[in-house]
Amino acid sequence: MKNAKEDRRTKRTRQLLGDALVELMLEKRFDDITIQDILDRADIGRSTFYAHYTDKEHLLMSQIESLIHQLDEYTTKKGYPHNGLLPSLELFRHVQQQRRLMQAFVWGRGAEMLTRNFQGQVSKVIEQNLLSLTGDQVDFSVPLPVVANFVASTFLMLLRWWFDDDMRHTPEQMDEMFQKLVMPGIHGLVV
Amino acid sequence: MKNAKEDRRTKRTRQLLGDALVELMLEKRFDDITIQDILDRADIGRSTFYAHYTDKEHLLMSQIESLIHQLDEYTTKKGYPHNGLLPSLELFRHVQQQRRLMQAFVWGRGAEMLTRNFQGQVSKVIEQNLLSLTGDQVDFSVPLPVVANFVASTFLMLLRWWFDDDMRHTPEQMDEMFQKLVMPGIHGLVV
DNA sequence: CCCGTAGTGAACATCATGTTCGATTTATAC
DNA sequence: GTATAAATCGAACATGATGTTCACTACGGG
Repeated sequence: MKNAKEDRRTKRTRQLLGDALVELMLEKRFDDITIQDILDRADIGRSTFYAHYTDKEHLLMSQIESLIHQLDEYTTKKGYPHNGLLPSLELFRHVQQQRRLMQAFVWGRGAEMLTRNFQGQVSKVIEQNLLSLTGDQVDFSVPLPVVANFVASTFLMLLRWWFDDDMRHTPEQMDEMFQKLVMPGIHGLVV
Repeated sequence: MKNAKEDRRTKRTRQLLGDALVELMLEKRFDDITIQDILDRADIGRSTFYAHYTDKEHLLMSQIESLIHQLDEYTTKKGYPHNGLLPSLELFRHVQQQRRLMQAFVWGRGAEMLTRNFQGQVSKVIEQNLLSLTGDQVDFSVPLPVVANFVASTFLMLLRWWFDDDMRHTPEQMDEMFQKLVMPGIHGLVV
């Protein structure tokens, strides 16, 4: 049921280019990566690159989209929010599995795109869950979008710290931190 | 008592270049700004730029340092932390005054440098204040650096949202949000 | 097996970067 | 004020990345 019947070759090319970019992003900053670097690493011709993507940024964006898509699928496949706001434990676990892939995106330019995209996704979930959580007794002196951003930004902060600390902690421990930091503030808003 | 007696001309040049960069950053993304853009805007010769800075990045970093320095001075001059963790209200007020300048740095490449630098500064204050706050009864299942990052990242998140919302709220309201979101989580860690 | 689509690589124009240097302006010290 | 040292100017240049084009080749789907 795919409307886009992809040639085996194009799929392969995109895969190679994407992988090459991710690998390079683990070695140096996105802005220091040249298109030629990607070409060499992927062993793909120059003109082929431009047949698929307009930009370095375009390639990056496509990678992030597929990442978000993965996270989306992973979390909606499973049951759902354990604590009612965000399936954080599931997410921490999935991130651990996809360590290398994720690590390329928590800092630098990728982080910005990821942040915006991720916060957007999370916001919807949170805003709904928060409202249906305990009736309508919510303290609106803190606007809902702020609450959503609060949850998302704390989660991303924890991811960054986790990576920088060489992932010495377990997903369960990370989730515990997340709960302890975020939930009290949230519950304080609900009467 | 300045060991660096600066020539009037160099000061002027640096000022012009810095101002030009900030202005441009309010118009477009840092990465899309070309050195020639800065030169034209500042009306400064090409070779002069390279006599002062090695890079676009170098110039950016110097701007951020001076920004941090400003914040530092501003907050240490005043009394000090109103809530014991961060002089947040003072900071929100100062940010409001320096709106244009700050706005150039909360997103994009500037944000990354600002985040690292800012979180570093904040961390020290917080780690000390938290320990001396109520003796030593602290829940260390959430490491202190994480707590520090939690406070800093929430603060920066609020700044971003504030700007994106066209600064419709007062510094007092922003501080209220900050307190309501952050403090419960912090207090939960202290027995 | 054949056709069409995708990938190749070399050549090219363009643009930003960073360097150099002699000429010129300007701050500061005397 | 004038001399001296330092800063700015601006044009020219080498370099390297970007993005486009095109004739040729290779491969996948039917």
